[in-house]
Amino acid sequence: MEHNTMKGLKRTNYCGELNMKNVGEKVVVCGFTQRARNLGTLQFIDLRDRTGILQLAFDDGSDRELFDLAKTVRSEFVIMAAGEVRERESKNLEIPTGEIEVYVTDLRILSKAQTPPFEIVENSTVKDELRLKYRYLDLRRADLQQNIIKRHKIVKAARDYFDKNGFIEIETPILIKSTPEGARDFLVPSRIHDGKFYALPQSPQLYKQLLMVSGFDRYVQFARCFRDEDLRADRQPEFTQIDLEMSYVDVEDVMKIGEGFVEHIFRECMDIELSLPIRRMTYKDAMEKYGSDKPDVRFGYEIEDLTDIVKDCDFTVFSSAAETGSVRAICVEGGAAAYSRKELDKLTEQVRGIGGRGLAWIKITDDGVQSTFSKFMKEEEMQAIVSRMNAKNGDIIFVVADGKNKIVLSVLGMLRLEAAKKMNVIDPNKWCFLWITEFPFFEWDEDSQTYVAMHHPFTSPMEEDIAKLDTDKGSVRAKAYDLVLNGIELSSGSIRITDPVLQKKMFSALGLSDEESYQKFGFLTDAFTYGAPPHGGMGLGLDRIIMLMLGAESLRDVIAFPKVQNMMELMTECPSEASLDQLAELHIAPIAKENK
RNA sequence: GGCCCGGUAGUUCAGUUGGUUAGAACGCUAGCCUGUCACGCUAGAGGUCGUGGGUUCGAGCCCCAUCCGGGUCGCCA
Repeated sequence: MEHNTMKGLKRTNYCGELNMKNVGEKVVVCGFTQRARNLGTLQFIDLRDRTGILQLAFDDGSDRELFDLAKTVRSEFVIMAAGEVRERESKNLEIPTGEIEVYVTDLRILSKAQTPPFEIVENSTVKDELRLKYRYLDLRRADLQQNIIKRHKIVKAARDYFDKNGFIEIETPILIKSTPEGARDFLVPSRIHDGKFYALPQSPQLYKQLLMVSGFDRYVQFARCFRDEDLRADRQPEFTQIDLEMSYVDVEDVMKIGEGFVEHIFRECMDIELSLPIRRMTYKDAMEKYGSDKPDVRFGYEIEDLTDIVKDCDFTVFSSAAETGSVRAICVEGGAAAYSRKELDKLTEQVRGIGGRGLAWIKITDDGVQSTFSKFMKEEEMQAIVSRMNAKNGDIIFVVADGKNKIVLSVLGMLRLEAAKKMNVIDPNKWCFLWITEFPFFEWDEDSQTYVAMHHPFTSPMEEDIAKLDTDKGSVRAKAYDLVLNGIELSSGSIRITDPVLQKKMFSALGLSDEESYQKFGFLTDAFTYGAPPHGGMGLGLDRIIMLMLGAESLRDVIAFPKVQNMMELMTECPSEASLDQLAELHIAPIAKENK
């Protein structure tokens, strides 16, 4: 009998689907060897496929040759076994197939395996570096494999949702024109056109707007997007965005589709009913209460303004900050007054790290009120702060002062998150969705001393603010909305400009000359002169949604072949060098290393 | 580009003020074992302590440089 081919056998069942109902059936199963246990005259092999683990049993009573063959099976060998399902003599109630086993009558070793560099088990503690180098082995682990399978189910549910709501899925090009606004583009050299380049899309933004001009009315795409920027745990240089656009809609309509989408996938894939509508918060409120445009509202510690209390106090750090900026605070409850000097020093260091001058605090303890600045303050001023913050015994109040509001708020936003992590008050089973609305159109840029667009230049301003485009740029709000879940931005969208006159005005407000803007975006503005339905849409970060739904800590856990921090893919060692011939064909001159 | 953390056996880690032959667990190899299921028992193999330089009588440990991985700030319209 041949022992290394599938000849004569065909799989009848996956491992995980067999149970007591199958007892007595002849089956053929296959997969990887999880573990082999040899008890002398009795052997067991745990067989693993994507559905689970199944025990194969052998004894030396009947077939000596088969029994000796089974002895040679090692971890991760690929095997196929035929036999009869029978009830176990001693059951293992820890696993779903633990009541049965397959008593093997035919065993095939389809592929031997060398000892893997790490054990293929759940909850691996192996370093990412090694896991990613042998990603194909890492992906054999049940937990990671389940993540990828659940990802498939979420994508399937998403497609169903958009189909049901009248969206047409359309693919847009991957090789496109570079418009170096925003993130850095990945460039692809052209062979045919000497010195010219394609870019990989950061998003299909312009194409989807053109599809609205073409009359498709509702478009969706599961779009691969590329940004040549540094990585984070929740940022990969290539990622998937559910990109959608709708005609004849305003802000409310797009938000409704977005809400329906998360409701649908949470119901279908998590069995969770979200309560709609999703809470809304203006950008201004988010910044002033939480110090972030993507606040995590699973906990409190909201920011309060103390400027009016301290503006005339003798502590010049506060009084001078109050002149152009503000003095604000958060109150951390639940025994945070016990923070040690060391912990507070570390926080202060973090504050300095993001541009803050320092950190003042007030501890409310059994021994009364202790503070870094009480000697400068009048008793009633301290009392006013404590009562404004609603501070109780055991609480600590963090006070931040700066001549720039932006710094005060971002520092407190950071402290809020750090304190919540430290106090362990974040409930991982809570799903706090939030729409952030009324984003400012422009952001003041300190470096260039100009206003720059906070969104792409096709975002429509709110009608009531259009008049202020020339007079008061800073207060113009955009018809833009972000969807935030537990402090992570899931999606970003807007209603677009379709009026060529207004579009021109926006370009010039951003400092783009007519020639420049026409050269870059003329194909779009031209298109709008042939009849442009009003439209808007959004892009949903698919990888991030899946990461949050699965409780994963990094995008790497929901992407089959992710990249590491320096943008390499460790398994294939990409990027790699190109040959001189390839470079010559692409009109690229090699640069000697010493000239770099 | 900045800051923080890490790199010691195949893997995860320990390693005292710098001091004999660098340890443990798991894995691996071999033998024994009839109901295991993280099987058990016995024995064994396995190390350029990320790399290069320096200090020292002596470096896994101290210093400098560098590489790799993670987190984060900048950046991500």
